[in-house]
Amino acid sequence: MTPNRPTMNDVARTAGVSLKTVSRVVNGETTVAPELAARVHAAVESLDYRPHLGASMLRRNDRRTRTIGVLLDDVSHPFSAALHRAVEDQARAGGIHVLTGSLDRDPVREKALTAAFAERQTDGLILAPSGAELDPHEMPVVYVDRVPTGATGDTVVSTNVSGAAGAVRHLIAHGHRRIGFLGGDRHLSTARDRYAGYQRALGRRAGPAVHDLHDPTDAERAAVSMLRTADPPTALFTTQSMVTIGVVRALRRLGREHSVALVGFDDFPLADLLDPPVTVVAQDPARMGRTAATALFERIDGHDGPPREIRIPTTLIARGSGEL
Amino acid sequence: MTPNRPTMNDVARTAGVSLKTVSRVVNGETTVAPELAARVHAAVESLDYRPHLGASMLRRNDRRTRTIGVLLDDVSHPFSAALHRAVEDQARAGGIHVLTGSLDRDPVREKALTAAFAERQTDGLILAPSGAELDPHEMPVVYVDRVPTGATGDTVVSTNVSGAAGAVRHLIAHGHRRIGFLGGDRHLSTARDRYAGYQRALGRRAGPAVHDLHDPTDAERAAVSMLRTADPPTALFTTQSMVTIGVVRALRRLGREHSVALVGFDDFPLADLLDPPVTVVAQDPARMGRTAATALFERIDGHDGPPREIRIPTTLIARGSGEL
DNA sequence: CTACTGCGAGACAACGTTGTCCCTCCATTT
DNA sequence: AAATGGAGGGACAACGTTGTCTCGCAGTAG
Repeated sequence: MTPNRPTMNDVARTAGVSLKTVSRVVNGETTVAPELAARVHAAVESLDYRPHLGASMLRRNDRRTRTIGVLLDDVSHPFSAALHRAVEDQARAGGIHVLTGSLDRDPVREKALTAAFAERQTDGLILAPSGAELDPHEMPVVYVDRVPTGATGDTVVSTNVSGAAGAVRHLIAHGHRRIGFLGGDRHLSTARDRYAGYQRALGRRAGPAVHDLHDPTDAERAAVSMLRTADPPTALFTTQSMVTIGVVRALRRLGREHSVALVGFDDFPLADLLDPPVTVVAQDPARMGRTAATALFERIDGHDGPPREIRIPTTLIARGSGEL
Repeated sequence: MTPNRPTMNDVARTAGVSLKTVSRVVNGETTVAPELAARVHAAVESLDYRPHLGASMLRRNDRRTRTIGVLLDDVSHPFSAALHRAVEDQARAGGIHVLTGSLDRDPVREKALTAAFAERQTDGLILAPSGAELDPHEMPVVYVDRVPTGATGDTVVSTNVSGAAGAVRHLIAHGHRRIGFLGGDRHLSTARDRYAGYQRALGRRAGPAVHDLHDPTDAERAAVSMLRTADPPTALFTTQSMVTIGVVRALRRLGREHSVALVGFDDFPLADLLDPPVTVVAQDPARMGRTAATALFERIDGHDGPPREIRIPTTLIARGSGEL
């Protein structure tokens, strides 16, 4: 049996003061005589005492765990990972720590993880909503990337409609008239919004569209069959990086990478090193994460205004694949 | 003022039973009469009661928070992100949740975050050690990616020496005799081990070496100047993906990507789509994460054997850049 | 010299939960 | 009919900490 971790009581005993005095010293109250405080500090050092955050938060008035939850699609996806990192950095500035979870767009997981975080008394939540009904957890929530259905709260999203429309107009400006669309899961507001932008830019001239693509493999297959139709598009617009990468592979496989134009929504690492370099509508996941964290901390600190919907602008980065 | 979250006492009152009976039902004890249990469940539903994990863990005998900490270099780096995700998946199987933090190889951060996690009573820690002295936190720790200095514990690492040696031998087999080395921070065991592998493969014929590179920009600069020396290497070996990417940029900039061979340690997304496709010694971060998590959970469950050093094999993936 | 003030420090309760103990029933046994 | 036993459920303490209250004591004023 290893000895248990020391408690305030142990510190009090070795310092020869009362438990409460230790509490005062540890919490930096100034009403303790310097000599006693020194004895307490010495005891803390010698025992390697660490306060028990769970116990203190049980009794404290503010009830803060100084921990938030971050629930994203997949922490190993570059977009989610960048957003996660930005949230972490923002949190660290305030001494807040982060519980994470990957949802894989699974509403069941979303429910389970929000419940688990609620049991752990996280002070708030940053959530990429999967499109399911959400139960209220009496906890501040900021939604990122997507707009939730049937719930309200601060929301931080990219300018999806205008960003997508801009991408498509860019292709139009380079002479394309028949522009194919390859998009993600229509349960998610991002996919719908980006499709709306595509449609807005093209009006009745909208080209062939494939929806509900997730991974590069699906996307590659879809792109190949789209390009093998009778009247194939001369340009493609993709709504997320995994789809874009699949399409790059498809074009490469067909030897059409220099004859079919491509603009993808969401930037990805090494896009500029491909041949041709891939033109994208870049999102700013770091800024989204910072913004969401800031909004969440305001809510945690009691800010009580109406729900805000914050749009983070996107940037068209012309690298070559969209200028064919 | 929003009403506070309901407690077991509230549930007990609305169900008309004692607090302890609620506790029994919530914890799935079977000694409660079905009729009472049903009343309790109904009350739990109607109040949307959630147990307070902090309070229960304070009193419970096992003292588990069912939360572990994961401290990596940078959760937005592909290697760390993949490892993180694998740990999360393994943890989810056991109903464990994950606190994360990025260390940026900063010993101060490492100390601060391990202390913060200790205060939060995490059941254990998975840590990519930054090379600093570690204080013991009376908590099971599994080290990943690198071997810690001055501490012992289960360690999960890639076969760094043999992997690096294999990469260099691969270049030798393709006729290269003058092979340059571009490596990372020598405070870290990975950089040292990969350099050792490089040296082992080359013996006295070791070529020019640059160390302590971090990001693609530094690496690009270093590669350019190495290739502009009087007797430039005909092949390069890089020890981590950020460096590899920088070197790819350098070769591209010099127009030497088809004349200078390159093998990189650690695979990265889209390496196969570059021109030429990049030959790498692939690590298996997912397996490392799973292995580390499994080892940690064994330790948490009381396994008490001597420290284990688990080596996860690497795989040479020949794609073109190393076969010039 | 007494009464008051204020500050330092301890005693005690409380946070929400679970471990332990004990009491009450009712069914069985003799 | 009385004793026995087991199962269900409640009372109480405890986990490690902080909020509140109170007490003692020194210093000051009257």
